[in-house]
Amino acid sequence: MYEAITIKDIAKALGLSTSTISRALRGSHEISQETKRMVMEYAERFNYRPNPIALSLKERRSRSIGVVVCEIANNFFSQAINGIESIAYNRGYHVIISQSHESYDREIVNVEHLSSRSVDGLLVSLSTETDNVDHFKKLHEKGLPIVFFDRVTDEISTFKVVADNYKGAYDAITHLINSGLKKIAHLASSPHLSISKERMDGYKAALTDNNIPVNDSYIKYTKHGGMVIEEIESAIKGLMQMKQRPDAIFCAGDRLTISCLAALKALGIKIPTDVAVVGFTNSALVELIDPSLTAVKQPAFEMGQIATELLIKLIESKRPITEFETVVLQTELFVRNSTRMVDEEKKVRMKKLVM
Amino acid sequence: MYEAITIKDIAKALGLSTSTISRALRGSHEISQETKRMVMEYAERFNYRPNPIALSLKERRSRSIGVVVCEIANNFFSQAINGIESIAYNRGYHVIISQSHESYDREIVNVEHLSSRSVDGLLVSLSTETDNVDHFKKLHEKGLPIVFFDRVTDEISTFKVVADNYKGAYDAITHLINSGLKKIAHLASSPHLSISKERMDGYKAALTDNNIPVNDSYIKYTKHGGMVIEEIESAIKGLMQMKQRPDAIFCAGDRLTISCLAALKALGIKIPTDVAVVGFTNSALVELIDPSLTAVKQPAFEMGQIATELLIKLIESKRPITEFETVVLQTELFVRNSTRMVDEEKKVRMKKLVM
DNA sequence: TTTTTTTACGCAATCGTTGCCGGTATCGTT
DNA sequence: AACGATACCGGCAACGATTGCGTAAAAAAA
Repeated sequence: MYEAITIKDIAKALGLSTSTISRALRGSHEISQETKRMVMEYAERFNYRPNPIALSLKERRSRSIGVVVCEIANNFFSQAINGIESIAYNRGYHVIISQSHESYDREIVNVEHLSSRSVDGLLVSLSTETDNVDHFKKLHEKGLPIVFFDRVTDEISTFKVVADNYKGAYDAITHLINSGLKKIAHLASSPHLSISKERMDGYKAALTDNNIPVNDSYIKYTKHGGMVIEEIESAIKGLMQMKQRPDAIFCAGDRLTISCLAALKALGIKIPTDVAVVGFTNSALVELIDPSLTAVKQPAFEMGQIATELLIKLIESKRPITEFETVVLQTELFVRNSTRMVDEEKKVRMKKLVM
Repeated sequence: MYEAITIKDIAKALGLSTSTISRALRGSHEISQETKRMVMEYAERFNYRPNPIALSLKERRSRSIGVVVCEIANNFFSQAINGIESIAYNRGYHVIISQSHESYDREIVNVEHLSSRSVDGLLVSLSTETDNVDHFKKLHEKGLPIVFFDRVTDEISTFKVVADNYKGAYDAITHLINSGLKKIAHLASSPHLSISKERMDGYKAALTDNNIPVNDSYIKYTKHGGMVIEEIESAIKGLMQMKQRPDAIFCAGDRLTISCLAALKALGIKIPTDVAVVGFTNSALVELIDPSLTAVKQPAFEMGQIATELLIKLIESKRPITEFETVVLQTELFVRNSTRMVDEEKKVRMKKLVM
């Protein structure tokens, strides 16, 4: 099979001891220039690479960090992962990615898996289903460094990196209101998710600040965060069959947004004529959809970078860190056609009727 | 820091030797029922987990496989990775993903990185830039199991899993021709990529079989596979400024397709009125774009699964395998509005002119 | 009772690497 | 000549788990 050259092989070939080789390779001053040269040359020639497994065993660290996200097929997370990698690789860490697919059980299995693989730390964004973080608590109490990003929890005191979900939602809703819309529905993810709460608060605050009463029947929570298309379909159907049918929908997630658009299309509901849509998404494709989608975009790449920097800080810190900060990054609202020119649309329709 | 319980701790606590613990845990018949029970209970109570690093060192295998793809933010690859994971995790393997971002240099670095991390095998889809596979050859000759999928190479004799790119392209072009289109351009990835060749062959064959001469100026190669938007823009601009402007574009890749649509939109070119578009993509979003996109879809998930099964077969095989097969999976053409009703469109336009 | 077999466990080596301790030779100093 | 300092290198143990071999005691067979 695949056999790499070891320090022992070099020692045997050169008639030296393994310790000498080890020290020579690390440039120790205890080894003569001549010997060092010999060893280096030999190592170079036979392409010696220290065995990371042996090193891990010795140093009790694996130089790898585990990432737990719901899905990589989600632009927000794939961008975040790119940010994570950009930092990790520069600092000599490997990244092991695992997907929960929004399932609590799979999240537990993955975390178990990663921690038994002795990762040096964990970068976590909770799954939609997760409303109990005991599996992380246990590891955290044992001393495993963990940094949460995006979907965080109050119950564990550590570094966290999040977007300003409140403001992101507030801005989106304010934009809808300024476009003349008042009956604004909210398609939310599961209620125990941090991002859901924050976006919900932003949604409600924007309405209240504009003297629009919050209508609870306009609020639809989904348990699976858009993974189960039927769930979205029934939510949308429910909204669209109301007597006081909403004139706008605010979708609080990447997959949720896409599923919502698909459901609306399947129902033959026109955007923004029948209903305006604004979503939370990082997909570049939303510019191309029909109509182009107004969306709140999160700084996913930066979020991944910062979270990784904080995690490595935790990992490499000599003394235990007890002061933790939560970094909050700003979102950006991109206004496009799914909410634009609602009035113009109406005017056009009026004209047609008149003609 | 994070300290797990070891076999030695159990031995000390129970007044036994480590060998006895090891054997008891593995249910050896050499250990008395009574002792086994004791050990098992203790291990259970203190949540003992064998240290995978130590096992790796001893067994000279890491139970992890490396994946080298260009990008996870690409539906084809994220789906393939889901397939890879579904098999790997069941068979007790970890998956380490690395992205080349279509860069030859990063591919080399990643492969080096992975192989030094002693992965047991590699699942590879070449980057667009890669026209030299020496880095894989070296590892392959050393005995590292490698399976290629999607973007493969002739130069290394091993298992490969690919889609029937020839037929996928042939079907797509035939569909365009049947829709009354004849001036069909082809936006291809870099020419040394296996998928480019095969799709090109399918494209040409379909034209030839329908007595349409191949027009080389309708063929645009791109070096970066859609990663550099300017490249696509200039290609599209070039095509659209031709005297004999093409009436259809066939895009040979996921990112290529998206970039092409973006470029067309930026140029204000209407689909399918001005030009029809058919792409190779696995994105579910293409149903929602304006207009919905006719696309060739590859069985990405299955491809990942099969490639992983073959790789594990290679890894776990006692004697070296010398007979290699290349598994070819079928693609599927989804006809949507970006190519549909081209004739109807024209009729509608005619009517308008008449009115 | 003696011999053989079986049961049940410990010892030590191994995987690749490094840290600690120790040793030898060579040189300079007094 | 005797001593200390320095340069240079080897041996051993350790990280955690497995395994072949050895062996004591108990059980079975003679």
